[in-house]
Amino acid sequence: MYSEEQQLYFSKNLLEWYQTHKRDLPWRRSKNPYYIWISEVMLQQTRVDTVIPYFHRFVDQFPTVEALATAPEENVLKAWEGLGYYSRARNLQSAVREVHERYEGVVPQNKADISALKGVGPYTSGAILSIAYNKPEPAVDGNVMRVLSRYFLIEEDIMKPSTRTIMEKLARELILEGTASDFNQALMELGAMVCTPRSPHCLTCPVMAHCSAREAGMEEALPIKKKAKPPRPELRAVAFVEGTGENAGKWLIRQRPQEGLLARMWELPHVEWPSSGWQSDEENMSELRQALAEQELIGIQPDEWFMDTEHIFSHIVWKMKVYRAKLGDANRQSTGEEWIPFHYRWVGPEDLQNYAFPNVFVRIMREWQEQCEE
DNA sequence: AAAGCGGGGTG
DNA sequence: CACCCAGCTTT
Repeated sequence: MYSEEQQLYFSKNLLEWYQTHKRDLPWRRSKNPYYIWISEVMLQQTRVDTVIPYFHRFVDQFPTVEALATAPEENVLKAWEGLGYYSRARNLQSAVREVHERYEGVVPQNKADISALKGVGPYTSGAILSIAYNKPEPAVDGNVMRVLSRYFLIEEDIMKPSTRTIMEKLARELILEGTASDFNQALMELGAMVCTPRSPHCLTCPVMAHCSAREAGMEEALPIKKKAKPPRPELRAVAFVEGTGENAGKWLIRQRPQEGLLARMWELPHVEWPSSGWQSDEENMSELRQALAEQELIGIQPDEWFMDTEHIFSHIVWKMKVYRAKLGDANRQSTGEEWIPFHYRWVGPEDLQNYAFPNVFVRIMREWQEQCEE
């Protein structure tokens, strides 16, 4: 399909370039398959600069397959706090437990076994097999598709699953005997450092001379990519509940459901708001009290607007209003209607290290602490 | 094939 | 502000 000369030039020059230009990244300092695995899962949808501190902390806390396999899940989730896509953490631990129990702690070295592990798809299996074990398997991520689509001028939509299959076949052909580990890393490194999304740095590219997109003046138009749908808006009203009496200085938090969005993470109590929109603060607070009661959180009394904030997921945008609220002894004694379900907890600032929160709630709690210091 | 699933960055 | 980065699982 593509000329053998163009392919061979690409593989040889890319490998040579990588030897002198590769970054010194923490997960490149060993070939420990377990460490490579952790890094690859963290790097899914996440940039290198973000991952580095998480990687250090994670391997420090869970240095071996056994350590991660036997750790409490909440500790793993806490170590993942802020990285996003938390099913990655739960799947990783589940898969590491399987490696611990079924494979005596040795990460499988064949495509079928490693691909059967939770959270290990075509990219991650190829990355581990090639980088850690030097197996000639392709590892096609977004960087690789961008580089290949340009160098070979491939105009298929890279969002289509069928395009990845084409890319994998091509990437497999490009691996020269015995070079899988370095070549796959070189391919991704080129995409990250030179053949970047917006304005590729062609003049420093080691394979510019035979790049088809460059020859055609197409490098900025590739890869072809269908646009994602914009996130749908959701209104959310949050109750920042400050304790009184024996709970003075503490806040009320709760754990999210076992499945779905932000599964098993902790959060401030809140309700989804009708899309018809906000009313006055007075009306909002009254509505919030009733809505929380319908969630069986009875006796909450919002009393003051605190802040507005927004949290953007890939598919939803939460537009949030946060209200201060009380649930105190006075309330309990006068009404006798207070009831807090078991998955709620009173925590102080010193307890936060024991719970994993989505970033949006970390931001709200940090804002509250800053205002307290004033 | 499409949707669900977080959190960042840049111009 | 609009725009960009994106792999695995489930439906």
